[in-house]
Amino acid sequence: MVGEFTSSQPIYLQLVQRLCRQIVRGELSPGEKLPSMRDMAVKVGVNPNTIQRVYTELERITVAETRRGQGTFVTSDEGRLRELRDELMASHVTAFLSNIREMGFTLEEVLRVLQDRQTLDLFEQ
Amino acid sequence: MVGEFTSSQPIYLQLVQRLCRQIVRGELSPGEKLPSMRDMAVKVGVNPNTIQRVYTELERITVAETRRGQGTFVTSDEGRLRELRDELMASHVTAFLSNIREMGFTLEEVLRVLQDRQTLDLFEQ
Amino acid sequence: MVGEFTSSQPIYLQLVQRLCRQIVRGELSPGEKLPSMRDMAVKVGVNPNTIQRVYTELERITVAETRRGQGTFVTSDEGRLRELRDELMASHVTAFLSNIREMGFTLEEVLRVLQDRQTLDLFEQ
Amino acid sequence: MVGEFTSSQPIYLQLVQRLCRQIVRGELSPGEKLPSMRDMAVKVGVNPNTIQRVYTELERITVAETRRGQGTFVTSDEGRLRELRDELMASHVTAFLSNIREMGFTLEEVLRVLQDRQTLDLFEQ
DNA sequence: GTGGTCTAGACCACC
DNA sequence: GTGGTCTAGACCACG
Repeated sequence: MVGEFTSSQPIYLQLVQRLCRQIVRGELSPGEKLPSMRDMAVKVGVNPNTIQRVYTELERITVAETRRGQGTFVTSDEGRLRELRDELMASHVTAFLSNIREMGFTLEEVLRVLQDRQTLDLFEQ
Repeated sequence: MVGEFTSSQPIYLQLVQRLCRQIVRGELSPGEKLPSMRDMAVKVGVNPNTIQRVYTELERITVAETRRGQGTFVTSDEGRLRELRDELMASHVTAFLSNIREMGFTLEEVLRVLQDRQTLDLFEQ
Repeated sequence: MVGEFTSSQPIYLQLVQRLCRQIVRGELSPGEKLPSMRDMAVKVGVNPNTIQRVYTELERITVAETRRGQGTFVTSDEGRLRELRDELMASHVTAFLSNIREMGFTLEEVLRVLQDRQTLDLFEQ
Repeated sequence: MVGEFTSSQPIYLQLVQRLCRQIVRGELSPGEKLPSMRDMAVKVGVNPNTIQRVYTELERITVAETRRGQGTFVTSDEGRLRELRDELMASHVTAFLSNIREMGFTLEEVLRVLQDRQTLDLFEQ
């Protein structure tokens, strides 16, 4: 788990996204305790301060909450988690569509390409 | 045209993308002369150094070429431009699909959302 | 009664203030016995250590006293309680005025706002 | 300007508030450039990282904006600044009233005290 | 020059 | 034990 941060994006944001993904995929349950900042830091091979930033950001977007002296927990508000799932989905779709349209592609073209890929995937699997 | 670069992405990359889009959409024709670095800098309200980077990058990806003393021109190689169009499309689709899958969504779900949006757009227009 | 301590202020101070308020409002009478530390801890859902600090602090400001083997009691010195009431009032007023002035508001402005609120409240009630 | 941070509140928040006050009082004008993080750090005698946090927070509450490579500026949105003024006023008033009421004082009592202080101040000045 | 990120390591208050 | 703050100093991309 060390040295895997290649993208130009800041490590702390990559970690935020990774955790969000894990939550959305259900690998982390509502209310579940995240590792302590020190443990998490060791686990992913970064400085505790960086994890601090990650947890702060998760709190800011109300996806986790920290209880003093106890640790940081995935929010137990399941509605918020469904919301998160929708937000992530929507933001990706919106960004994708806007990119695509700005390049002058029509939605039909794109749907055709996507469906082709789907067919391909069926054979590959 | 000033102060509109808010994203965390470097301004010069935002400009590269914008120019690629304009080329792909046909707003800039093959072989067309781009504004001088100085003019472009004034036009978009950034430092000339930034435009310098933009043109260098466009050259690196063989989408534009600089002729000394004459200026910078969109490549006149139309094959390259078709290629660019396909590359951009493919990279966006690939990135989108990988994002979506990482979050545990299936392609079917996504297609459904995309089709919903399409329907919506018909009403909005 | 769990997880309601969100402010950045220490939980034990929040509890001290809450108890002072209850005393000043007369919800707790002079000489009245407070719940045992253990009971109080269960009641408000915090660690007994935290309640220990709360009672110690109440003792320090001579608002409660602990009798070994008997428990902790609101002071029966009614003069002290009137004093407490005045102290709290004064400290809030002083802090408020100093905040307001630092921001460059005049007392007149503030009084106007306060009186508006009062009028509003009459309608809301 | 060194060693003046006494309160139990974090330095970075004290600085955020100080800057907000200066903006609300008009000591800092809309659009005005703040000192660079390094300069400000020297000026107030703290580490640049601490100032970084201050500026980030000011940006988060849309009271300042940073332009890459240029510096951090008070927002030039004057509407936002009026809003800020009102927000600060309102938050102090609300907190004050809620404190006061929780202790069982009536608004009338408080207004009387405030007006007394005002009269006093007239003599003191 | 500017801000942004990261590390290393310290100290603190709180639970 | 936990998270929160702060320092010192480094490196980077950007304008």
